[in-house]
Amino acid sequence: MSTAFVHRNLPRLLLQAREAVMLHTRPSLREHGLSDQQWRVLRVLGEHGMVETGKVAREAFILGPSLTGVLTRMERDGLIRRERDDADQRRTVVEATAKGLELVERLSTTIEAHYAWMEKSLGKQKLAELYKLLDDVIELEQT
Amino acid sequence: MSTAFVHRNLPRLLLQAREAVMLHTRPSLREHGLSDQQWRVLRVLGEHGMVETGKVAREAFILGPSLTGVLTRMERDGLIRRERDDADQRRTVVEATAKGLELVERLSTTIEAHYAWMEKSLGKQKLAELYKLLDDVIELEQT
DNA sequence: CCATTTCATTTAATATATTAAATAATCCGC
DNA sequence: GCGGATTATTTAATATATTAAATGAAATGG
Repeated sequence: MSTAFVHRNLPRLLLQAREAVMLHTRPSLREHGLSDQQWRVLRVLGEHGMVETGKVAREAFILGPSLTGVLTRMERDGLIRRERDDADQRRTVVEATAKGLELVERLSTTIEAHYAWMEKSLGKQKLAELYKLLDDVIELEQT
Repeated sequence: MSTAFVHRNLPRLLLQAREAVMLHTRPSLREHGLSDQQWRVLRVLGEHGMVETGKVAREAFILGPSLTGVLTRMERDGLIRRERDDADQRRTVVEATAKGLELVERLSTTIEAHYAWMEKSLGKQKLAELYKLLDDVIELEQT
């Protein structure tokens, strides 16, 4: 007789793991007055320069209607600039301001340090396995 | 020369995996008019019967102030009952109504089926490894 | 006992999430 | 070119998240 497999509320476990990881980086974000979402947006802009909001939404994992507000507040706080795309007037494109880019620079260092710490304490091996398994789950469910 | 280890934005990956998993179960919740949070609360009540809200908050991974509103709406919708704890008037205790418990029953079946499907398509082995790695990450970060 | 501290929850203010509907610009076939 | 279909984003309404502060009830030390 094989022992029953005890499943573990996977969504909750994933949420909990995410919170655990952010436990270390979040204070740094808050110190600079950034929400989680604002940081995700800034990171995308740091990687891609000027981007259409659709792409920002996809890469930062934020739904359109939420992004509208996030960008409004980031513009208010001088972190980004927003304008209509001349080639396609339906689209809005955004880019980080100097102030925004500076934050990306500074915080990236902190984040990198945290990854280095995780690699060291958890082990590169395990971290790589985790990435792989998460990829598998994501791919599986989207079938 | 060892290849540089490419890290992968772990918080985002965890978020994405969570969304992927919920992609299948969420429609069932919505069919019955439940939000993710309401379902988490119901599940806790299904397991424990009458519980203090503090415990609900911890187990359902919802912050106190959010829970207040969630419970208010669940009470409005006839899913739960709420009252002060006689032994300690600071505490509030909640329990599911018959209607709430019925939903737990019905949806548990759906959720179970999804786990069975995941076990089968991903493999028990990998699923167990994933649980283990997530536990490791959670424990690690909370040091 | 009383004052102080601690604890459990709620209120308040702002930000974000979710879903549907509206708007507005492009595309596409005819 | 025109009209319907498609696409990108925003608005609207409600729900939830986040942080700080308030409330109100126990515990605790003197």
